[in-house]
Amino acid sequence: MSFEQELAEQRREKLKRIEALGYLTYPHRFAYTHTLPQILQMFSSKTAEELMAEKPIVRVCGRLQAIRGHGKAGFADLAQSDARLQVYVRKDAVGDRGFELYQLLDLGDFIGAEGYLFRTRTGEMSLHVTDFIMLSKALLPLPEKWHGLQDLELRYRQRYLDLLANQEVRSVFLARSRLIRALRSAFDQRGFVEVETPMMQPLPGGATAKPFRTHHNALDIDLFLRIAPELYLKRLVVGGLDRVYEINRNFRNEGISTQHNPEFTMLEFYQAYSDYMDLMALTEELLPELAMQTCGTKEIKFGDHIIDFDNISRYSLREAICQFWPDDATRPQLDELSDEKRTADLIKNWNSMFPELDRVPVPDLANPSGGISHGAALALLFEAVCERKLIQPTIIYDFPVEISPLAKSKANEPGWVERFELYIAGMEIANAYSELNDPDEQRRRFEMQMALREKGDAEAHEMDEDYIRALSYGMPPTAGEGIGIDRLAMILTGSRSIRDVILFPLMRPEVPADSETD
RNA sequence: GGGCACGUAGCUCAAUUGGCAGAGCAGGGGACUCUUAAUCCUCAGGUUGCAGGUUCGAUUCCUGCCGUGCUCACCA
Repeated sequence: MSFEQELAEQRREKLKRIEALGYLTYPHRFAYTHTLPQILQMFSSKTAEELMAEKPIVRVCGRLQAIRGHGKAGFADLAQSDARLQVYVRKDAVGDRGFELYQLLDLGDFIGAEGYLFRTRTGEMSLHVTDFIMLSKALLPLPEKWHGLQDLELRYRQRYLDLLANQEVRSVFLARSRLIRALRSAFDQRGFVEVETPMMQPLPGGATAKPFRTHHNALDIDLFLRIAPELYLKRLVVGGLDRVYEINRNFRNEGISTQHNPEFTMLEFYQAYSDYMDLMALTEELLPELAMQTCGTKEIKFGDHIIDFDNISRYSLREAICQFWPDDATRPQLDELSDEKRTADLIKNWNSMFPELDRVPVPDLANPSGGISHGAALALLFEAVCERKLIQPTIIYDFPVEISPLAKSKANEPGWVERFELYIAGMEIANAYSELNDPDEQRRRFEMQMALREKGDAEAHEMDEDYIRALSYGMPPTAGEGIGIDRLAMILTGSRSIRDVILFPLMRPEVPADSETD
């Protein structure tokens, strides 16, 4: 028997002794008069004399986080919802049977206690217990009380222990909850309707990504976990829901990193009769609002940076390449980026300047239909040159059409679309565009994607006939945006890894301890 | 998937050049009726992630595997 099992056996033995004393071991409820946060709020300001005079009688409950015995008396710390109250148990106050129960308590047990509030000699408000019961026993020992739970693997696999032991982890997830509440309230106030669209889709669309595949037995069809809700939300705009939003999970069958979890939470919203400029304005309005409601400030500390959510700059993608180009001698002029030859030279230039980085692919001018397109190459060059430098909130607008199959072209520049992305802390946080609502143009864009797919791009967008049919009934001019909630939560909580803002990040399954290895 | 680290008691961490695997917390027993990382005495707790190899001897060196982290690639 392992030591851990031994400890559990000892505690089961205690449960039997508790039962023998006539207590229930797993009672069904406890009628408390106050939560611990309420106790602290209501009585913390009272002096020892005031408490002595009033002797307020309360019933409270929580988990034991410290026990300090003193012979025929003892102290214990009761914890509930980030609040802590010391309880004082004396044999002469709880009786022989009650004190025997006290001596059978372990760290981690839940108890319910009745008594009166007083201040100890050191001034700490405490509960002088007159009666108490066991509510539930911890058979396994909790993490160390002083250092908490450090082991990252255990913290992710057994998040409940992480939440118990590490107060700052609780506060991260409370902040995430405030963020989502602030988002809902922001969109509700602006007249948006919250909807839910399929997570299981026969055709994965709305993004370029590799999907998870699953199977429905009764229909005997393969389905895909959605990579984005986009095409369904726009069908709803066709259906007359002018302002819709959805906060839900997307699934992408790709790598895992500090910025990527296979399932992640996305807000997508669509606003009819608007274009991407309207959404830039809305985004700039939204960000400080979210920061205030989540953190109480618009200036957020992230690593070595203070990120100012009130101050959002804008560059076009081409401007950004010129602006952030690292070398004055070779810095491109804006109009040069429209020239394919000049772009190809620039990329070669970049690759030779930073040989330690991965090469940005160079478009093949002699064979324009093979290899990477001018637009896709420019987008990659932008990422290489600019992305990690975009620490302060920055909107990057106007993207190449080749990588934007669902966005509306710019009126005077058909090779470019009305699309923007929001970057904070070097991460892409949001992606938005004026939605392409011309069904014939949408078909041509899908056909362009099919051509890419035939050239081996597994992530190129699939042809979606039903979506084209929906557009054919008419969709108003509409702008839509997706915001990565996990990454926004990272920034607002100062978390360096996405796993620190996802309660149960995906891990390899544990190998059972008793399994034979072969 | 590539590269680099890490894995020792339930938890947090030690262990000299390769020489008997230790401490604190938690746990058992005992003392203690105002402590708060309570204190004091005492006891128990380990196939050092797994499997091999080198060696008189491996927590330590080597190989493979498993797991985790960071990073690169892919991506939001």
